[in-house]
Amino acid sequence: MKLSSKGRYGLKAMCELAKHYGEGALSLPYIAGETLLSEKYLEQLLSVLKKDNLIDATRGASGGYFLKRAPEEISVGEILRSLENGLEIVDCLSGDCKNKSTCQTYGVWSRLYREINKCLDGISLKELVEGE
Amino acid sequence: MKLSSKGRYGLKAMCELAKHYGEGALSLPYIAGETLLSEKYLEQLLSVLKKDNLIDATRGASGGYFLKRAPEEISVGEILRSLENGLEIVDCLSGDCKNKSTCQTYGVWSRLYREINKCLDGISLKELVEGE
DNA sequence: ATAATACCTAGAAATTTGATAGGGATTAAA
DNA sequence: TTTAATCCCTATCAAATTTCTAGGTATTAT
Repeated sequence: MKLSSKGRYGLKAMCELAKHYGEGALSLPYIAGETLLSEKYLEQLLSVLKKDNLIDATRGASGGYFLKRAPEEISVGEILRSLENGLEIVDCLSGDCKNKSTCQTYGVWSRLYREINKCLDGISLKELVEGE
Repeated sequence: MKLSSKGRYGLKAMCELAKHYGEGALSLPYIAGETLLSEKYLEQLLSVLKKDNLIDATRGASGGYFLKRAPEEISVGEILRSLENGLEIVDCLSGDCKNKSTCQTYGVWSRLYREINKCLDGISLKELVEGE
């Protein structure tokens, strides 16, 4: 049960954006340089974050990406749910499992899912960049 | 961040063993039949669980698998850590990450790791088969 | 003896992940 | 008004991992 690099990389990028919150947009090459990630791969992650309304972008020369809300109002949970396409650790949590009532293990996944989200929703981007 | 089928299947098999705890050994074909899993694949999962001392087996005709401890003394956490080869959601939690001190995201993974384990260690096999 | 079983290892098949590539649209600035 | 820097979009490849299959060996109750 590993987090994919999408989640890890994307969160790093979000930290970078948070660090410069209020200073205008950061370009893709800049973010890639700071985080040491491939531009083209990172671009795809940023497009997901944008689709989910966590960041926004301006196009054209001197354009770039920026947070859509203040760092203290964005949780790590939101970011990871966006990048990982949900944090459901088993499929039956997303689709509605029709064996829910008889399944002996369903309760485990649902409890764990709740705990994971509670934990991650309790951490804001601001905490990360300010070192708690 | 999905649990692999090893975890899901293996936990189901453990439930089956728990349901018949004290009644002697269950054969692989029997367990596979009850859980609707491939015998050969399940066999590999059981061998992992055995290596980690959660179950034991007797060989030869009328042999089979059985829990090494009572269902109330085996936690879901133990089972999943065995099958998933640890529940570290990122690699830097297992190996020692040398950037630990400067990494902005390390704290997130370590908090989440603690929560996941706490949650799963708090659920026993007995709870599962007795429906809480 | 025999048949039912666990044990072991190799590898095929399928899926997912991580990354690359190239071109199009937009826009600030020279 | 041109240019260069940027975001945007989509297709595809390579590598890794996961899931599953196959075939044989060792053991033991009957």
